[in-house]
Amino acid sequence: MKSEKISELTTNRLSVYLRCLNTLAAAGIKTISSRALAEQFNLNSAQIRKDLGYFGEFGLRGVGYFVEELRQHITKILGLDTTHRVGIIGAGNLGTALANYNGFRESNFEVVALFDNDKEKIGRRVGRAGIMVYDVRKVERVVREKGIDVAVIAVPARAAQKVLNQVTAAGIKAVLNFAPATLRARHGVKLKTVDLTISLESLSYFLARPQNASITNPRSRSKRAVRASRVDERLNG
Amino acid sequence: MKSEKISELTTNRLSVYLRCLNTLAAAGIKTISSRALAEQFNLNSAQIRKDLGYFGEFGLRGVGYFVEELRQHITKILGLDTTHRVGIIGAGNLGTALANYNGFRESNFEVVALFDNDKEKIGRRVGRAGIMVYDVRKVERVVREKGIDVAVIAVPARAAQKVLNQVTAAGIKAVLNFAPATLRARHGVKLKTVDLTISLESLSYFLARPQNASITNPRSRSKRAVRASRVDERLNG
DNA sequence: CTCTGTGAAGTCATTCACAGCG
DNA sequence: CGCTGTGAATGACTTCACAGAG
Repeated sequence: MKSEKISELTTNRLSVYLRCLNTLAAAGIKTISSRALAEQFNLNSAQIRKDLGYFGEFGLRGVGYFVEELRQHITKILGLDTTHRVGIIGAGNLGTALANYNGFRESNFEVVALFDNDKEKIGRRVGRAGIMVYDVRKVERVVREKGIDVAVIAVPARAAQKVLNQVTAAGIKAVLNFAPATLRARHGVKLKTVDLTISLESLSYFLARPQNASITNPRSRSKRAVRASRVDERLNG
Repeated sequence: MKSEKISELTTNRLSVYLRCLNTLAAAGIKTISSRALAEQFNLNSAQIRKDLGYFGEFGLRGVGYFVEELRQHITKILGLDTTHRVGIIGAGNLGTALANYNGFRESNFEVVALFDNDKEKIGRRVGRAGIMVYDVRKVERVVREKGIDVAVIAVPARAAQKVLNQVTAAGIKAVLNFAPATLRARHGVKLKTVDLTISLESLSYFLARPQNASITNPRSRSKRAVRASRVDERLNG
């Protein structure tokens, strides 16, 4: 453990490792080497060892890592041992789809409120879980009352910056934004944007250039066995 | 124009520039300098000049770039001057939310089919646009008949790899995956994964470490005016 | 004088390669 | 032996800094 600054690329990969370890644990596998783990998502084994090395020495030389133990370590590192409470702003298609999304649960996130500015929607309950839709102007109070610590922005781009300001004013420190807009968060607030427009346009770029089979440089296909096209561009999710 | 390999980071930024140029054009602004553009998303102006430099010389020294002209260039570079036809596999919450999503339209993408394996859903029409839900086993035929060139995977993680195999077998070369799974695409197929789990867990990591106000190194806050927390981690969307 | 285009420098990330533990 | 942990080497991306066009 050497208290360096950790890159987000590293934390993203930790998520991936954790997911894999959960599967391995469920399959009853007890230990795994960095090499074997790396092969799961064609990644360099040194990368995995380095990533883990930022947080401690979890492995046993000659053996590898104990699956269950490492699983618990990463869970703790990622702060997934405590539940996070999520408020979704925007009760449109996307907002309600997210409210119904099971993936939240599996990472110990719980959606506890929706917000909207549409009078028709306010006061209703939505989705399987019957999550209440609140007036967006009441964010501050609901955040306090429900202990919300993560906001999800699912409103049109033009409203997104205003919503971000509102939720940060309410004390939220972590925001996942789906609006295709470049937002500015004040210092101390973690903003992650999932921008479908960018993703799509990047696919379009690729389609416009069939010759570039893989965008990244082709010369680096060295002696090593031909990799499947580089897994998920780089886990930027 | 020097036919180098272009990083995906560059193409992602081109999307962002384009979005901004569209706004500027709509506002009747005629020219913009790399500096002014850079300030919109606190980014270094040299970055923008470099990004554009890969594709040609679009600027005029002493002036900057002509908004309308640059807009058209980038549109062309990203292949957004031709319409792409999208098939969404998985007609659940997310799939139908995406089918209703307007953002596709704005980037010249058109959702023309949904696919599912649930007999209840197959044959129905979904959402405002009334998009037909087909049997997923008929992907190959529908792809051909409707000229689909982009697939969106919106199925549970355990089914995702199989679906990816099906759509690539049908000749699709560009896939946007929403399943939280590490997929392997065969060479020549561009796969982009939008992984909510990773995004959420990365927020969780941040929340677990309030001291790390911004994860990335704090020392580099140089003489330059304090930036708002680095815009959107790095446009990985 | 302003602003582009671009080599050169700097910073950050990944991979190599190996000492050394179990 | 095999496999971790980690400096050193490589590679990728960003920023600097400036020559030169307009």
